[in-house]
Amino acid sequence: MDTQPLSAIRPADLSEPFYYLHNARTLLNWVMQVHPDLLLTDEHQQLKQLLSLPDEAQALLFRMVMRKGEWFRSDQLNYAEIPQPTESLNQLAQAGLIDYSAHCDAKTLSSLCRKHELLQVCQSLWPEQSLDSKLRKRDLQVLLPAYDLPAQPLADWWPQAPFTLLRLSCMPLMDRMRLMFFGNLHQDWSEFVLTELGHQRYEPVSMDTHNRAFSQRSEVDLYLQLHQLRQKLEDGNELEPLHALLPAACPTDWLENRRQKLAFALGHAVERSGDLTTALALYRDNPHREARIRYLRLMEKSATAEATCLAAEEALDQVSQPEARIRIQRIQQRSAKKSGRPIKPQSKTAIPQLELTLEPSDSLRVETLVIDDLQTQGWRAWHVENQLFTGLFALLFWPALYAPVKGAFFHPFQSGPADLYHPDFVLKRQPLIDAGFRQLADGQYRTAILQTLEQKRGTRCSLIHWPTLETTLVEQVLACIPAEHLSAIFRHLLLDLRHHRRGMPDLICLSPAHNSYQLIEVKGPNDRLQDHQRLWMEFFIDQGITATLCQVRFQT
DNA sequence: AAGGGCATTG
DNA sequence: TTCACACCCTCCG
DNA sequence: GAGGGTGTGTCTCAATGCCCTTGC
Ligand SMILES: [Mn+2]
Ligand SMILES: [Mn+2]
Repeated sequence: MDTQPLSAIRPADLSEPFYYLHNARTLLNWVMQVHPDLLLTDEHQQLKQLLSLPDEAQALLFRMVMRKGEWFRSDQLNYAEIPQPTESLNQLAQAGLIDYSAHCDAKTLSSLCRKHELLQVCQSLWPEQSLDSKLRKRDLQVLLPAYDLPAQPLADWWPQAPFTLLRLSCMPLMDRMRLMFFGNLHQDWSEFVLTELGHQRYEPVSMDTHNRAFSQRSEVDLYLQLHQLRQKLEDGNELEPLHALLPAACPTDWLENRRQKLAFALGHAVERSGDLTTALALYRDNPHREARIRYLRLMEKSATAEATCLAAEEALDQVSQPEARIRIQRIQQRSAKKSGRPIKPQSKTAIPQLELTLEPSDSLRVETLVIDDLQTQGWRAWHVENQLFTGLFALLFWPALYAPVKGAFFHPFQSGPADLYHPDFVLKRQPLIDAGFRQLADGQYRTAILQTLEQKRGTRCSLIHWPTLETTLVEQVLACIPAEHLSAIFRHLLLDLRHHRRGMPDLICLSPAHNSYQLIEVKGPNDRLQDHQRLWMEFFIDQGITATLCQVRFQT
């Protein structure tokens, strides 16, 4: 068994035939060392047993774990480094890690068999029926489950089958280990090899054993439960039983957030199915932004205007996000008007508009057409949307983003700190954040940004889309945009990274010759400014930054 | 026979 | 296997 | 104008090979 020090989670050398096994064991060992108290005795036992099997058997197991699904055919397990797969399988079965005699349902079987095999299965099940071999496999895959036969061993489906089937019974444990390692279920075992191959790069951050994604087993359980629930929701299961499966409040903020998000999604589905009462129940007391708004919208439709108006007022007392406030205020406006006591609408900041009439194009996006048009007027325009300012922000504050803050990093494949969107993100890195703004003040920010750009290009970062950040773009931007503007923009970003990283204008237009720039949001004939886009435009105008809304009409 | 879709691989 | 954005529809005053 | 739903592109690695479909 590998007993590497904790600091050495390193992908295995690819010249090693068992490289993937080494990677898998690195993951398992890390979890066993960092989370021993979150594993049941039974699970410890299972892992110990697995790790005491011969390498070939372990390797075969992980070959399957890393492949799709949990069902496998014995004839599709041929690997050069595993010369006796049958023997390995027997050892795995002995250890209870795989199930040889599991009952297989029609759907599973039909996806495991090839078309000509599927025909044979049907023939052997219903010898009297003659099936046209011109049927498409898709049709057979519908046909077989339609008979509603119970799950049964392969031998009962197809006695003459030229292979056997097996199911990984350790999959729940493997998923749990993966979850405890990554802190999520969307990253998988391939992270290791992709990193070793150089297809992806992560910023190294020093970690100690205190850094772990979960502190209690119940948290892991809750994550898994929420994940399964979301899965069922997406699969279109009956909504009623799902509602009953929603766990009560979660012990940690991030899990509670996930729970509320799911409650909202569930509520939304229920609402669309027509059950407004359940929807209201799921939205009520849900601090999730969309939930609050849906709640008020439902009130607006079903309750009195007075009650809605009051509820909206109440919500406004609790909500500070500008975007949410705007939408709540609209509801308040409408209800107030409806109840006969209209509120004077807030005066909106006027946004400079530019009307352009262009030739329509079926291959080019409207933004590109505007860029071309601006070029004839001496502007060099780039379609950057959110990526420019969030990118510059990340480049300047790179040391803060990847500071080894407690709890922010717990495995080597993170594209950003776990608390990136938490309200106290800044507080936990105050000195480094201050340092970034100091560089903006003393002029060092340009070299800092350009250096990080070259040094880190390609390194995964939650705030950076590298292809957008061409060096010439960044150089010109740094030449044209004054530091005070960048400073104001970055401070605004930091107010609410999650929400403020959205809604920035489509184009930045640079005129290096005149050291000037402007921002342009392009709107085609069928598009309008969204709330968060308007908020950014207002912000820029407040700051004295030129921002224009460009309305495009098409020549007929 | 050709090409799309996909799973697998390092 | 998301997320941000654009596009398209309906309804309303 | 506003709310709502849906579609689209995406930096979710690139190369390979199997299976299936379609067309000749
Ligand atoms: Mn845009
Ligand atoms: Mn636009």
